This record gives sequence, structure tokens and C-alpha cells, in this order.
Amino acid sequence: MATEPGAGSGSRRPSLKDVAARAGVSRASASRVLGGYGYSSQDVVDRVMAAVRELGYEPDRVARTMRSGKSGVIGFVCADISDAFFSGAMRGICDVALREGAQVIVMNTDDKPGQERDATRVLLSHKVDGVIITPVSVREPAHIDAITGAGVPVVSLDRQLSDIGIDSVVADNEAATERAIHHLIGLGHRRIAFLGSVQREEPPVLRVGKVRANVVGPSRPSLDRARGYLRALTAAGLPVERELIAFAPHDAPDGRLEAVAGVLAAEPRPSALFTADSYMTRSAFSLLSERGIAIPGEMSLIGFDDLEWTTLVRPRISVVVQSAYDMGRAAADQLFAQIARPDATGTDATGTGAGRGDRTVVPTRFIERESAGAAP
Amino acid sequence: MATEPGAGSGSRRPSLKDVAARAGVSRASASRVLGGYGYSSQDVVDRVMAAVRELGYEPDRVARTMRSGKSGVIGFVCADISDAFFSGAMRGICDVALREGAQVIVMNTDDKPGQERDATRVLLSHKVDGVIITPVSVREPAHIDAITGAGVPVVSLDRQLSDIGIDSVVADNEAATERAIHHLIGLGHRRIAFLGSVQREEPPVLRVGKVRANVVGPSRPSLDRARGYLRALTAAGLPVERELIAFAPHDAPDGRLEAVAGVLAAEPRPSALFTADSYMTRSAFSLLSERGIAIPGEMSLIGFDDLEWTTLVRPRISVVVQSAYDMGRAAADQLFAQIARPDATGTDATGTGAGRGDRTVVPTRFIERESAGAAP
DNA sequence: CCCCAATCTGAGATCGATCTCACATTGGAG
DNA sequence: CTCCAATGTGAGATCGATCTCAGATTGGGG
Repeated sequence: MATEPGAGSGSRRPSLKDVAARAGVSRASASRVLGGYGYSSQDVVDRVMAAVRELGYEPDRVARTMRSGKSGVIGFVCADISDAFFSGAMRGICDVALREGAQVIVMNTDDKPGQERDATRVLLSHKVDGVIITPVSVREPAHIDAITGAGVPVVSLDRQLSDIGIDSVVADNEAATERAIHHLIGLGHRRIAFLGSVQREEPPVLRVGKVRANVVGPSRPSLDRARGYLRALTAAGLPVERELIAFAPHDAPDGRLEAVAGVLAAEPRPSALFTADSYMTRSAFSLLSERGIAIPGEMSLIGFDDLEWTTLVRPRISVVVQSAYDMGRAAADQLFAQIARPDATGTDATGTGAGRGDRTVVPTRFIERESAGAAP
Repeated sequence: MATEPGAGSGSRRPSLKDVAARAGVSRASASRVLGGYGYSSQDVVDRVMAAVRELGYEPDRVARTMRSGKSGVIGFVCADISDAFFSGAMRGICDVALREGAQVIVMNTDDKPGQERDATRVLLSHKVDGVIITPVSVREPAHIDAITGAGVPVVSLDRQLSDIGIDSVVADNEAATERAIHHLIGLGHRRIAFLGSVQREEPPVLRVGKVRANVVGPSRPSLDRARGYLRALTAAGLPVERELIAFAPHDAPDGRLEAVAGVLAAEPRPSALFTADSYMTRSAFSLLSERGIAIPGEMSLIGFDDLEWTTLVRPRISVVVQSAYDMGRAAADQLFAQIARPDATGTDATGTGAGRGDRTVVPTRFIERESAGAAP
């Protein structure tokens, strides 16, 4: 009832000074009561609490940040918040932040290094307590160094940096893809195409025939999934054929369709497609529909990422599901663990400070529907 | 090149004091140079700029906020950022914020009044320069009053508050729906069902047969669309039948399916369905598919909201498209206009301060595909 | 009765940027 | 030469919360 100051009362928000004045004590005493430290007589406690209630006092987080250096805000730097993956992850991050009493500032990079650099700068100047980032480049973590260099914890989401000191959260891309391909092989498929996305700047130097299995090092989902594809083929003794593997820029719908058309043109035509992300799955499904290629009669299809439409179309699409929400949660959990960890070595020259390079792998699930059938 | 301070140099971020010391001037002089006000000799300007470059100085936004009261941060309070509408709007907001040099804090309410209240409180204590909100309740804008009462500009997104003093951005829900229904009527349909969503707390007191056309007042998309539906029927001289109108809670998939099944059970069965939001469209399409009811042969379907799957399924769904991105942009534009407006009367008792109750209507587009055909 | 510890309280410093104000310098006009 | 305006500069206050420290008051044990 009386918690609100009443619209017409004073001009600005009440400060601790106002509370102290109303309670007839010093700012220090009021602060002790609210902060719960030091000594306070019962009388002072009561008077201060009453004043707080009457004035509807709420501490100013900006002043608190000023003094403590901790803002209670974390940053989330992603390519595009309107993307389903990032907005799903964002929700997970927000939920954890809420639990921790923190807030989240979002920055979009559109996968542009310059925007990423600006974003990290701005976040730093806001004195964020930590940053969750999906780095544009996994090989040049200069901006990330700038963050850890300032003693601010960082967790990398969905991509893993070459720098070992950075915690990261990724899906089990390689193993999940290997299982999916194995499933197709089990259905009798011998010519299985792989379709993935890349960033423009960073062409995938994929060494066909050589499976790189080292866990540590830079990694991007599409490449890891490609590795899983190669592993599965190799394990089954199937040949790896260059013409069945195609990558297209992430942001070019036409390029994706070309890539799909490309592998469909291979001779003999593959009998199954594995699409390594939702954009590719969509493009592949579109093209197959358009050309009247029957799924799974003439072509089997398994995609990575579950989207609502995969159950609305016929046949429903078999997919490897990764939970963006869970990944966001995991990243935030990791971040707050770092923030809470006492060994915040800060900015000494020896170590980058926070982060031990922990790698959290969020499990995926294979959901079998009707788009993958026996090979003809 | 030399812009970065070098990882190992000092301990903490350089402050203006450090810049001043390095330049051999006072903090005041350094501040004048950076702030571009007052007088500064060329010599001092050069020395300060050099020091800024050498130290990689970047002003502390927290301290600046402290002093100026302006944080350069705005808040976005929505039900759930992982929802496609809100994440799309978020992107629009972020783009405008970037242009304005501002950042965005996101808060989820899950359409719970308590969470909304907490969110606004936290944002206020962060001294945000403005808030874009999709209010849980359009009838009890107490929390919003708390924001405007603090002199902080507010824009309501997608929903319109009864309080006239709040700017709002909405789609032209009523007119767009009226046109869509008119389209169905033109195709010969006489029994057209309407399926919408509601919040649990706020049952839709829809007066069947009475078209409330007043523009000012509280409004929620689903209700406005229902009004458009009623208008169209009335205008065509068609009867409004209670059994062809159904609402279901926004967050209950089963309830939606029941609602769809309900109108399908009407005797005689309607020949067309208008689904007032993407959730309903999805549920309706699912149920029709499941029951093998041919679209548009046996049942025509038009939905509100475009989602990628509406072009992937067969038949492709005819829809009324609203651009969440554009709405987000519009809301942010409106908000920054308010922030920039000089007549910020603040917290005087006469007016609520900012906002003139402007209502921005973002146009929608009707995309005709194959799901709406001639009545049987 | 004295003294020391425990308890209680407030003045003032601090975080960093910004702005006011008072106090120098110039220079040119009279 | 004088005077005033224009120009240049720095000391210090300010925003609000928090914490240190010194001082004050109480109580109980010796």
C-alpha cells in the first residue's frame, strides 16, 4: 500500500541520503542496516527500515557499480538475436541471470569483426561482470583477449576458440553427426552428401580423407559436424568424395540452393543428404520439394537443428536436436561460476585471469521421423 | 596499431585522471578536450589526444551515467525473448539503439505481472533512458506509471494501454483482419471461424455482435483482430455465430487444439478458418493435417503472422504478415524521439512527463498463397 | 572504582567523469 | 599605458552507495 512514494511527492528517486535523513541517522548507519554489516542498534534498524518503506527506497545500481566495480550486468554478443538459435540461447542466459540477480545486455555482430570489437569495447565500458560470446573468428581472439585482459570472465558459446584459456559451451557436434551418418549407413546408404555453412571470411580448410580428431583447438559447428561425417564414412570404410561435400555462406540463400543443386548433380546421385544446420535443411527441403524428388523414396534427409516446421511438413524431418536454451543456460552457469570463483587473478601478466578453458559439451538427441528411409 | 594498451601494462582501465597525468594537464582540461566544450589551447589538445591514444583510454560509462543521469541504455520488457515475434522486434530495437549509440537490456516476464513489476524496478535502478514494453495487462498500468513517474520515457509495443499518455506501436490488426476476412467472403465463404489467443488472467470480454471501433483505449492484438473479424462479417451482412469464435490460452497447446476442434465440430462445419496468431495457425494446420481435411478443398485457412514454415508446407499458407522487426524499429524510433524531446517535464504532478500517447500503426501485408480457395 | 572490550555512530574518502567557478593570462582597443 | 574582453587553466564539488576509521558510549570483570 504505502510502498510507493506517491506520484506527486518529491522530484527524483529517493537516495540513501534521504532515507538516512528521514530516519534521523547518518548515511553510514543507514548503509550498515541495509548492507547488514557492522553494528546497529535495534532502534536504528527499525527507523531505517521504516524510512525505506515509506520512501520506497531502492538502491541505485549505477552508484553501486561505481563503488564496487561489479555491475550485475553481463553481455551477450551474438551474430543476430532474431536468429532462433541465439534467441533460444538468450532465454537460457536470461533465466540463469535472473536466478543470479543479474541483467543481460545484447549486442549483435552480424558476424562482422568490427562490430564484435565495438561490442566488447562498449560492454567493457559498462563494467559488465562477464561476457558470453559467439566469436566471429575462432582464430583471432584479439577482442576476447581484451576482455579477459580487463579481468572480465568470458564464455564462448557454440564456437570454441583456439586460445585454451577460454571456457566454451558447444553441442556434441562431431559425435552427433557421426551417429546420424551411421544411421544412414545402417539404412543402406552408400553415397551420402554433406551440406554445411561457413562464414565468408573463413573458408573451411577441410582436409578430405584426414579426420582431425583433436578436441582442443578452434572449432566451429559446421566443421565439427563435417568431421563427424568423415569419421562415420571412414569407420564404415566408405570413400569420401569431394563432390558430395559442399559449403555455402551462411547468409546467402542462393548460395545454399546452389550448393544443394551441386551435390544433387553428382554422378551417381547421392541417396541421402545430411544438412548441417537449419538453413541448409530448409534450402534442401525446398529444392527437393520444388524438383519433386520424393523423400525418403528417392532421397533421404537428416538435418541438424529442430525447428517447428520439421514436424509440420510431410514427411516430417528426422533431425539431430540441439537445445539452444540448454546451451545458453550452460554458458551462463559457466560464466557465473567464473564470476564467483575467488581465484580471479585479474590482470596480472602471467595468466589471462579468468577461465580455465573448460569445455562443456551439451548433449544432442537424434529424433527419428520419416525423412530417412532405406536406400533404394 | 598502438591503440591497445598492451596486455601486460597497468592493472586497471585507464581513467581520465591517468590521461590527464600523462598529458601533464588537469582532469578538467582533459575533460574539456574530450568533451569539446570550453577553451583549450592547441598544445593541450594535442597532448591529451596523444595520451588517450597511448593509453587506449575509453570513458567509463558508469561514471558518466552517475554524473549525467543518462545511461545510454534502454530496457526491453517482453514476455519471452525466444519467441520469434519478440526476438524479431528485439533486432529492430537493437539496430536503432546502435544508431543512437545506446545498448539494450532485455527482461522476460512470461506474461506474469510480478515479473513485469520486478523488471521495471530493476531497469529503473539501472537508470535506463527509456523502456519498450509489451505490458502484461493493458488495464492496470501501475508499473508503467512507476516508470513515467520517474520521468523515464516508455513505449508500449504490440499492445496499447488504456492510459492515453503512453506512446504505442501496434500493427493494423483490425483493418488487416477485416481485409483478410473480406477476402474469404469474396471467395464465397459464409461460415468463417475465428481462432485467437488470450492470456489466462484476462478473459476476452468480447461483445458478440457489437463492434467496438473506438481507437483509443486498451487493446490487445487478438481482440483487435477479433474486432476486424466482426466488422467484416457485419459489413457483409453475415451473422456472427458464437460457436465459430474460440479463444485459447496463449501458453497451452492442448487448449489451442481443443479450440480448433471446437469450431470444426460446429454444425454445419465452417468452410474457412482465420487464425489470429502464429500459434493458432500452427495448431490449426496440425489438426487439419492430422484429420486429413483438405486445404483449401474442404477448408480454407488464413493465418496472422508469417513464419518460414508457411512456405514449406503444402499448400503454402496465405497469411497476414506483420514485421516484428519493423515494429521493433518503430518502437525504438518513438522511444528515442521521446528521449530527445526537450519537453521532458519530468515528474511534475500535472502530466506524466514523457509521451503524448502517440499511436504508431505499422502496416501489414496480405500474402495470398494457396491455402484459401473458393467455398465448396 | 578503573579499565578494556564490545558495541554503536558519523565524518569523510572513494569510485570516474563532468561541470562550475575562480583565477590567470593574453590581446587589442581606447 | 590602461582596461576589458577573450581565452585558457585547474581546484573542487557533484552524482549515490559503501567502507574505513576515529571517536563515543556502554557494560562487565578485576
